[in-house]
Amino acid sequence: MQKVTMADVAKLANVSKSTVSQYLNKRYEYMSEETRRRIAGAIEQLQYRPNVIARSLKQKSTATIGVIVFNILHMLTTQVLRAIEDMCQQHDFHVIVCNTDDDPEKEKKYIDMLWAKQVDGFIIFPTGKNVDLYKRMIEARLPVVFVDRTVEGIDVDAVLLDNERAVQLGMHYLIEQGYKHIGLVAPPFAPHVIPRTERINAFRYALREANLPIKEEWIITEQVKHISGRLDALLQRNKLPEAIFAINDLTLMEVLTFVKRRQLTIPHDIALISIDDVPFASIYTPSLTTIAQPAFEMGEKATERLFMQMGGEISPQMFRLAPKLIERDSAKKRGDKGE
Amino acid sequence: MQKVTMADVAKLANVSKSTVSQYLNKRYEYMSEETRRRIAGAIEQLQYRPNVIARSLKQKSTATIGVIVFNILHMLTTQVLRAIEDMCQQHDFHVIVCNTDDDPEKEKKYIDMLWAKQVDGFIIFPTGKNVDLYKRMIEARLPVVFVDRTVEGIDVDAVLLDNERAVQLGMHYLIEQGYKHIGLVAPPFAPHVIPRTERINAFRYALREANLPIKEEWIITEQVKHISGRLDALLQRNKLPEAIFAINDLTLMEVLTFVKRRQLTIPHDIALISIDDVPFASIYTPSLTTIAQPAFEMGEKATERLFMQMGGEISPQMFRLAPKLIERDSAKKRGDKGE
DNA sequence: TTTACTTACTAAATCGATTTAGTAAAGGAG
DNA sequence: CTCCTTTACTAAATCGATTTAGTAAGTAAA
Repeated sequence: MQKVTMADVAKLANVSKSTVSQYLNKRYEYMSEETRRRIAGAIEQLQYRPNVIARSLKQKSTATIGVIVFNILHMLTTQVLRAIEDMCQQHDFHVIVCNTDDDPEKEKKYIDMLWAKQVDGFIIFPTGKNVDLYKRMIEARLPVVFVDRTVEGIDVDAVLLDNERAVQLGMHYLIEQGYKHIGLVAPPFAPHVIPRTERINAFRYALREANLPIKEEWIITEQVKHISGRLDALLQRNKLPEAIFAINDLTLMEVLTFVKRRQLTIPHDIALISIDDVPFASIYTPSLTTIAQPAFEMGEKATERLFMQMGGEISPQMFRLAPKLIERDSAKKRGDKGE
Repeated sequence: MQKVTMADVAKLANVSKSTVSQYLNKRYEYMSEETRRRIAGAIEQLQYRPNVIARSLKQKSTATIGVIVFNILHMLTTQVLRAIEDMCQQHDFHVIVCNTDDDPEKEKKYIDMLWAKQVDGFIIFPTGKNVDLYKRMIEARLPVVFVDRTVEGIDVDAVLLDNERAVQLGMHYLIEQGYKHIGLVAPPFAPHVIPRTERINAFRYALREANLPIKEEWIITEQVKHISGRLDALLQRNKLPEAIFAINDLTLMEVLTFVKRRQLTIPHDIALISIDDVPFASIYTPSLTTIAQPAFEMGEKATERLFMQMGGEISPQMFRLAPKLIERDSAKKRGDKGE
């Protein structure tokens, strides 16, 4: 495979390894023009490529960060990842990506492996279940940033959506449009899944605040594959709410599946608003009103914090990034025809 | 940061570093039960984590592969990546992901950096413009697999969609459904972009084969942002084709934008079929008939070949994976109402 | 002429593992 | 009791860089 080492270059250029190393690290200060040229020539001639692993060993830095996500297939994840990669590219850093499928065992294994691999930092969408491990990372002063979720009792940088605000934005809009009977669809409640918990709580709060009824049968927190069935049941009993708030793209898809199967009309039969600005929102009929997560900014913020941590001790902070309501036609006022 | 080394473990366990190393590598053969326990205890007590970088230096393998893609935001890329990551996970390998934005400069930089970083192999969606570099990689016997595109004159493993077959599948279907006036939308023609070229050529071939007219104004190869404008122009002159073949998801989106803006009905006013099974295909109205790329299999095949290369010399091969037509309602026979 | 400083290098230690060659002790055969 | 094996280890070299301490030669000042 690769055989040319610094020693070979040194020999050919008739200098010591040290000098070659100085050259590579651009410490030209006390180096003659002549020597510099000879080394450059030797490198060119031998097609020498420094072995970064060897350097890493000595310098204790790998210019690599580990990013641990649930599932790269989720749009939010992909976008955050893209932002991270862009920023790393500017710093000549590399990104190792790991999928946990929200499985704490896999998460643990990945953290251990990346740690052993001496990555310079971690950006993690945490499962939330490896509390001891997270603590050990912090104690070891590893640079760590959490994204999307935080974990109670872990003092670490975290970049999250302002979920309360997101729900508020959507609910205020729906209420403003005149909807009073509003339901929610979400995956099953799980206390450690922060965004879910916060969104569901904020939903209840918004209804209470507006003095609207909280009907438990309209709060569907169910495995995604069962959601459209639950909606079917409501429809059969003629008990559909006027509007539905879908807390993410997956649940939105289920609602749309239901709507299509039952040949309902949005927003006439049922109005719809959701968190996550799906790529087809504007070409769907009717176009979908959504609450967009600032995915790129989340990635940028997380990376920025990580680099700050790598640059020196800073005290952990939690960042709540602002969602944005994108008004389209799926939740226009009752009686309106839409655009 | 991390300070515990093998020497510390050795000292605490009262054995030599060599013995600790044997233990870590599970070469227990001539090791007493007692020693084993002492080492295990010391490791536990010191919370020792082996430094993989040091091991890599000696063993000349990093258990890491580099994946270089145009843009992780593309669905195909994401899916291929997911498959790669899954397979690597099984082998305890890691994946470094790099975005080139289809820029040869960035590609070159990334390949150089990853090479220096001693990754054990590369999976590349090649820009196609760094021919010399690709050649040097092959000469250096680096394991390399190309995905999505190949490059003329480079003898390397490549995993591609069977583009001819994909177009044929779609075109036969359209023709079977009774469409005779068929147009195509694609990004601008570029000879090194294999899938594009092959699809456009196959489209012309399919028309010729069926004795249908090839009208150049219906073959729209245009920057994505200009596509819907071109369609507008055709509509104004009342010259729209009966059916449109969109060669990928991006162009499909443009057609859908146009259709929505002009309030046309699919498939009545215009039938539609596309390569790439977009996630909203089945919930769109009408549901969209698509030709799905076997993205996961592509990722799996690429990784499989990469591991084969890493296992020993094999001769390069090109793999053409089969697309799959998913019939829905956007291109049902003229006169039919759809489901 | 001596001392001091600058310039242009180099030798050797170091990073933290793996690995090879070797050794000491114990057990068994003759 | 010697010789050979087997067992259970260890010392030292190695991977390919970086880095520190040091040196030799040349120049300048006193």
